[in-house]
Amino acid sequence: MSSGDRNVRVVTKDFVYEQIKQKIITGSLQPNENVVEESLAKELDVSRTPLRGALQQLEHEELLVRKQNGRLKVAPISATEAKEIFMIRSRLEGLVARDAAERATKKDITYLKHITKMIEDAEVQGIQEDQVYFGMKFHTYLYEISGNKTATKLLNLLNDHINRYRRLGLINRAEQLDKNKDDHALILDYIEKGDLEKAELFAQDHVNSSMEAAIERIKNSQFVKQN
Amino acid sequence: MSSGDRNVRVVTKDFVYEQIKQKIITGSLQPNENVVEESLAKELDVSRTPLRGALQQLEHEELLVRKQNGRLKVAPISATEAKEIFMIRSRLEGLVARDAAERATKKDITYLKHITKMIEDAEVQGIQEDQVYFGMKFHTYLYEISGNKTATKLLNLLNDHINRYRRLGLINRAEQLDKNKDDHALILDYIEKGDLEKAELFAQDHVNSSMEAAIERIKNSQFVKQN
DNA sequence: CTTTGTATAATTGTATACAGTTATTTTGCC
DNA sequence: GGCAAAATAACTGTATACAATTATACAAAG
Repeated sequence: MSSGDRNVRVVTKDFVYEQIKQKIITGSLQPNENVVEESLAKELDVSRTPLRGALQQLEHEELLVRKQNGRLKVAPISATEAKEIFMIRSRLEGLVARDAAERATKKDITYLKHITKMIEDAEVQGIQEDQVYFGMKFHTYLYEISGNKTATKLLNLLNDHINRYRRLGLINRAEQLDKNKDDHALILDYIEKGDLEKAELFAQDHVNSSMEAAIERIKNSQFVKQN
Repeated sequence: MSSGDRNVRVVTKDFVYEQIKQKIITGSLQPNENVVEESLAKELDVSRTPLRGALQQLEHEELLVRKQNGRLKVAPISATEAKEIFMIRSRLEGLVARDAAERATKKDITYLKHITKMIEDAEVQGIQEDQVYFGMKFHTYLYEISGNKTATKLLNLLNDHINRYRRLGLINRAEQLDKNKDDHALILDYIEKGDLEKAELFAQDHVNSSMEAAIERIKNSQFVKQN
């Protein structure tokens, strides 16, 4: 593909990277499925060079793993790994909430209250789609006001993995939303008060609460070897 | 370089990756220094292809950063980033200590006690070299018994950055060792008792305690723009 | 002297050919 | 038919040539 095919300056590698990542997250490339450079290159209409760049990056993020023989496959699903990811995510969400509590302006608080209201409205009206959407928005806005770029980057990496589990049907919306009802309001309350410790603690618990049920589901999924 | 130059099966890319990483960490490649593919390729006697693989990986780890014009430079030093890294590391060290507390066997405890003793001995005899060595050993052994591969991987990435700050003289040994005297023994104590919460909490504090002084030093370093 | 445009050089991005390795199939033997 | 060895195919690793982009040097105009 000549790079001139797209008007803005986006290198082919990054373009291809996004496409493959989406394939993995959506399950179009399934866990453990083999990935062959030339086939993928042909499918995406690029040469092997930029493709390999994209694959290396995905390997580094562990959405792809390299086998002993040097060949790539889509990373397997495992309850153990999922739990690790959830636990780490909870700590990072906590840290970001702490930083947010330290830096949030009145405007930020107002906006967060708005989002919280949207979540509650969606809940009352039973529109899960919106509940999930605004729930995510709440978190990503915390990332933003925290100013913590390193944590944000790591969280985005972890969230890619979690989204894969979600898209594969291994994390239920009910599980995700069940206990969360008032969590956002509570976290926001401590952020507004500037109580760093409590903001961190409750943001951490918030993530943890949704975890256990999901882990069980993953253990019993078709993707995990049932001995 | 023909790959046959080394007997075992190690791909050139990984070999080159390690070399460049060390150059960055030791300061042989300084912060903000430009990195040119062809020059480095010639210097390391490889073609651009495996070199680019290594560079991409380092870029992903943010030891290298890409400028607007597509060229690479060694990542700058910043007190803000250093603080982020320390904060995140403290949470992950805490998490790993928690997992370790959950899984440690009697053998593990014995070995950890041995390391703790070594640290104390080195301290009494004033051999800082050994103090640092066994201090690291204590942590990496916790990683091991935690079994938490995801956290371990992230910690290793963070530690590369921290080691760069150290090697550049921006983190002092005194700062590192000052308050730590009894920390290891304390953490170990809670691990032995199987007190997950306290193990996590104190491992977290342990990292935090060494941070503030280092941040100040970095702020005033030659590498950071002094406005 | 500065500025602007143009030619040149330096550098990165991409495609492709070939070498080396691993997997698969075929062949020959018992 | 079953097995081992050899041949073949599939795939990844590396080198290199060329295209596209960006930086630099230089000259002419104001």
